[in-house]
Formats: sequence, structure tokens, C-alpha cells
Amino acid sequence: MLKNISKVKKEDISKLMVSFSDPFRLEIIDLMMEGEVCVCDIMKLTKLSQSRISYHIKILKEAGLISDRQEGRWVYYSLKKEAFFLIKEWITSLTDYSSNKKRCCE
Amino acid sequence: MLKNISKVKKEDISKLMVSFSDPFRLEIIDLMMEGEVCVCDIMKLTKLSQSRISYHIKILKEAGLISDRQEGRWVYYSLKKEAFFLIKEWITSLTDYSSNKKRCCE
DNA sequence: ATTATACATCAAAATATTTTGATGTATCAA
DNA sequence: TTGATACATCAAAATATTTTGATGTATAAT
Repeated sequence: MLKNISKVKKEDISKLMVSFSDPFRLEIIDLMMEGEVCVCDIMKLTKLSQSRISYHIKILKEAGLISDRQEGRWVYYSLKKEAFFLIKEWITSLTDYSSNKKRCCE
Repeated sequence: MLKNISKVKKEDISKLMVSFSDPFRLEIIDLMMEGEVCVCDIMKLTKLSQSRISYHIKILKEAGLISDRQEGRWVYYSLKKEAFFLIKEWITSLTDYSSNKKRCCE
């Protein structure tokens, strides 16, 4: 039986997916789709506490999904689109493969 | 500030992403890319215990990622490609959007 | 009928993640 | 240099997920 059809590493995918598995992180990602945001922006827009936001930001950063840029006292965060392409590639390999796959009873 | 650029619901995405957030579930998904598998196949190929596999299968099923088909004592599981298209759509909306986005300092 | 197989489900334990509130660091303004 | 703001980090508590081992149910073979 063949394995690992996708060229993307499972460990990488898993880490990225963990980042997406929390609804608050999805919320934060959603905000970042509008462009750069600072923690204070997120606080205003979501009513999450500051340390809670920092925690989630850290997870996103460690997964390589966002980049940061400091400007005075503010730190601006934004999405790194390259990281999303990795996931896209993985999903594409899944959908492409399963659409070619014949099943016995269909 | 705009929100929810993607038409896909965050709750749905979150549930799908939770499914992908576990390395053993990714392993199982990987096996299913080859076609239908039963729990006993997964046991042989992964050395995970039976109840452990059933647990993960349940999560995948509840997220709408797999379908099942019983044949005698065996239950065959396979990927539901429609579910993957939802994620693909979401990821695409993210990458498309961020690639159009101009940032002040780049 | 009895036994074996394939899998689901359950409760308890183990483990991991998230939240909270406090404290720390750097920047800036007065 | 003092005080305020923006954010990071930490340890403890709260919460959620995962694993384990036992038991249950259905199918099938003897």
C-alpha cells in the first residue's frame, strides 16, 4: 500500500492545523486578512484579554503563519501567505487524489 | 473593518481543522487516500489500538470527512472529497485575499 | 447454541491545551 | 526620572483531548 501521496510533510501539516484548530485563532486570522493588526486592535475587536491574545499569537507565529513588525510600542502582525500555500498544496493533493480514485461500489 | 471575507463558516472550518490537528488522524487520512480501509487495516498498518482508532475515526466522521459502509463484520471507511473542497475554498480565499493585499511598508 | 471476529462505547486515567492574573520589559511622553 | 502604554512571559488553575482497558453489540463460522 502506498503512503504519503502528498509531498508535504505530515509534521508540518499537523502543526499548521493545530494553529487553525482554535476558533479564537481563526478569529484573529480573520482580522489579519484585512491587513496588519496589533494586539490592541485585536483586544478592541474581540474582547479577548491581552495575555490570551499574546498566547494565541505565539502559537500562530511558531507555526510560521504570521510575521511581526515592531513600530515603537506597537507590534504589528500580519499573515504570511507562503504558509497558506503549503496547506493549499496539501489539500489539493488530497482532493486531486480522491477525485481520481475509483471505488468499487459507486 | 471588514470581517469574514470567506463565505465558509468559521465553526465548520474550526471543526474540520480540529480533525486535522492530530498526527494520528493525519496518518489515518493518509491511509484512506489509497481507498477504503477498515479499522483492522489501520490496526495492522499503524499499530494503534482498536479503541484508539475507533475514537479517531469518530472524530473524523463527526467532522464530515469520512463515510462508512458496512459489509458483514467489517466497516469500510473512506474520505469524502466534498469536505476537503470546503477547506480548499477557505484556504483559497485566504491566499487570494492576502496576495491582493497591499501593505504600507513593502 | 457456542465461539470468534470486527468494531463501538464507556469510564477512568493520563496528558495537553487554554485561560487567568501577576509580573517583567521596552518604548514613549511629560 | 516618573508614569503610562503595549506587549511578552510566567506559574497556577481550569478545561479539553487523548489513551487505556473493559465491556457491549452485531455478524458470522462451527
